[in-house]
Amino acid sequence: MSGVTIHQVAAEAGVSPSTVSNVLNGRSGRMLPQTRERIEQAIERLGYRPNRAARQLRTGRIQVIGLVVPSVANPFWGTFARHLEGAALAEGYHVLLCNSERDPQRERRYLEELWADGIRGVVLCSSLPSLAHVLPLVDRGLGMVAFDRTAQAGDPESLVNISVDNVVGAGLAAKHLLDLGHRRLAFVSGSLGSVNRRERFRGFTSALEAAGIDPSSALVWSGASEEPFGDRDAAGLGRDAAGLGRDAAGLGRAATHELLHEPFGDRDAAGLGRAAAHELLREPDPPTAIVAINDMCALGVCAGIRDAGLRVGADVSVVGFDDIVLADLAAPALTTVRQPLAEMAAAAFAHLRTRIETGGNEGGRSILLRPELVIRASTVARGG
Amino acid sequence: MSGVTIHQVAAEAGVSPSTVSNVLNGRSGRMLPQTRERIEQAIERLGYRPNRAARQLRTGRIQVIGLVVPSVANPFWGTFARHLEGAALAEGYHVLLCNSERDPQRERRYLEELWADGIRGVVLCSSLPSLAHVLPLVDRGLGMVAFDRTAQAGDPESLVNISVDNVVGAGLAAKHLLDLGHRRLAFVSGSLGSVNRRERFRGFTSALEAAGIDPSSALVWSGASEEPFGDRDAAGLGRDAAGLGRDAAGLGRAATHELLHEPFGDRDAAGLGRAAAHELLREPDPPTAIVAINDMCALGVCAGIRDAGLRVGADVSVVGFDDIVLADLAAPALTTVRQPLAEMAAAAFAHLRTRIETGGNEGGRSILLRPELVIRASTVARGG
DNA sequence: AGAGTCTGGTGTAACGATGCAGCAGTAAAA
DNA sequence: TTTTACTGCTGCATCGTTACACCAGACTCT
Repeated sequence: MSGVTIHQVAAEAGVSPSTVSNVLNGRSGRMLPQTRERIEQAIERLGYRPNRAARQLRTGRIQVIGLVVPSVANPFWGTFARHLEGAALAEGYHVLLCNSERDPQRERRYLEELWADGIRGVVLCSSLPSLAHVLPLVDRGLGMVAFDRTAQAGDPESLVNISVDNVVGAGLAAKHLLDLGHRRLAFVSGSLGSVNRRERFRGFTSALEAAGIDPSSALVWSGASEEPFGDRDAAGLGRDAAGLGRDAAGLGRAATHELLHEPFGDRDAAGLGRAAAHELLREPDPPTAIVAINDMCALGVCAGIRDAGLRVGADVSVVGFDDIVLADLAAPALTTVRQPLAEMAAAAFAHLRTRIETGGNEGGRSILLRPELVIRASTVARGG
Repeated sequence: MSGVTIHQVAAEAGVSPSTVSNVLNGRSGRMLPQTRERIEQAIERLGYRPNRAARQLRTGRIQVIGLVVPSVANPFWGTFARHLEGAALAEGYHVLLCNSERDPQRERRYLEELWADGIRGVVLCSSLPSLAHVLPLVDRGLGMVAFDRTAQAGDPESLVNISVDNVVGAGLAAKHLLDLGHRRLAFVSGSLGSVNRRERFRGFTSALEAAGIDPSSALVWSGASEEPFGDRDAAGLGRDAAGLGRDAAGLGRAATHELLHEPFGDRDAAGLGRAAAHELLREPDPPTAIVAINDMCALGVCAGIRDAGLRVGADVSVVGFDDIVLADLAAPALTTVRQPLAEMAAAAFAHLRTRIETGGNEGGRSILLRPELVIRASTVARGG
């Protein structure tokens, strides 16, 4: 505790705690300006800060939002988290970070934890097509913004979706390659289980069609022989995570072990990309250009191309998606589709905040931002 | 609120709330096993979860630790955050993430926020040599683990430092290059203002000396014509961040703007590395091998080498530090010094936890872990 | 038998902030 | 003069959990 309470402020200002509370909560129209003045000075003098726990206990509200990302080990999510934090902090909100590894089980557990902690707004980034696992929470009143995902049938009424236009973005990427003269294209992704990935795939195929190429002739590598949305870590967030005390620590510790040795979903993106390149380049008629689902994957693809003794760009062109910092640092620098992360983060927070503060349920929306193609050295004209 | 309270559990089990509380807090030795059993079943049946706000208000304790990193946009910190979260979550703790950009002003503000929120344990990752800006908080009782930093004169008594042995690590890197026949080495860093950087530099020079090379003949690029630890964002974390209500939102919004447009400190690492390479390779007697302060910087150096029309490895060898995921994906794959992040995160959390829970102040310590050289393709024998 | 001790609990007053109901005092309306 | 209305402020119960103080009953010791 910083020690000083609302009572001390009240005493210092010569009013009752209620009046101080009124000032703190913007109800200052009901008092003389000079009273308000006195109170504000007392707050200043004593360095008073309201106790959040007490506030939350009383009101049920809390100035914290949750952020559930696949894994902050992926720089794309790290950067997004950074932006969201900036937006939130400026309004006095904190951000509680959760890594879901795109596992619906884990996701649901996290959200229940957050709900139990009194958190009423969450940015969800897993892009899963079905939000069924999360519906009960939303029904109870959890404010939710889905990031990197567009509206789907069966979505909760109140859901706000914020995403780049993935169809356009992937279309931009594919068209760029076609314009460079490439005709034998490949699309590389992890499992196509998430909405954004499906959309990107659709953008890719549409661009091919528009250019008069049969999309079914394109190479598609979606790697997943194993099911990535399985039931692993069913016991995760072990019992102690419920805050029930130390007795369950044994269980909890087991969960740690699992957690730390998991594949870190999006880390694998790079590994998958690499494996994809290996396989694709062994094809009888290998692709001359590859569209990757995201930059991490693209960097993996680049590594795989080099493993095969070929040159990225000169021999095989590669386009990524996201424009993470490292895209510009890769060799060759990666052509990619940029997402306007800062704007998206600001929009996500703004929506969540009004949702939380008004409590209003003004209905779901989808916000679609324009992606931008950033052309660098990993794409080269066919035969150029 | 999940709705169900300790009173309902008590009623269900036919005991008083006090007894339920005793179970929850591990004081179950004082009751009949069957009583405990009944209570646990009631908890289970009702799906009861203790209300954290109430708990915190009553005890002053809270199951949240703070994590202050330079920027989670840097994958190294993202990965660390991921590991720390895993360790914390398994014991029922949450992690509140803060990006300091290595700015002491901002750091202090964050810590004060966290303190005011009742958080009593923090992992600090800025590696600043002086912790003076943070001392008042530690004196008030904030538990602190400094990550990626070793003990310094003037440190608070209770501080626990957890770090890889930077001297050894950088020595490993330099020795590796010397063993490959390189004699003209360069050391590239941002400002050498942080402890770990100074230590890495010392390891570098020691290795040179050991090989009979005058360290002062080595090229050192520490880039900083401008002072990176300045006073920017002096108004940051604006007044509203204190939770004083909506009235100060104007100020807060101004702060956002600054925040979102800042250089993202460690993102610059790559930019600095690139600039460094440009400059160094224009020297009359350019280096044949470069040790970079970390992997992001090293990747920038690699980009700079290519910009100059040279080949990484064949023409100029590069060693990084950290072993981030992308080190293995770079072209060529980056030789680097690996930090055992998972162990370090686990150790950091374990210390913080005992500190918080025992309240004990068992004196500071430094924990030094062994780094490991990972040899990849970015280092090649001189003239090989 | 009376004092002391142990066992297995319970009662209650906080922790700090909130917000409704209410209350003086004054002013205008009836 | 009473009624009604309004202004500016205060009292108090309350949120859910905790931990100290205490208590009845049974048992032990001298």
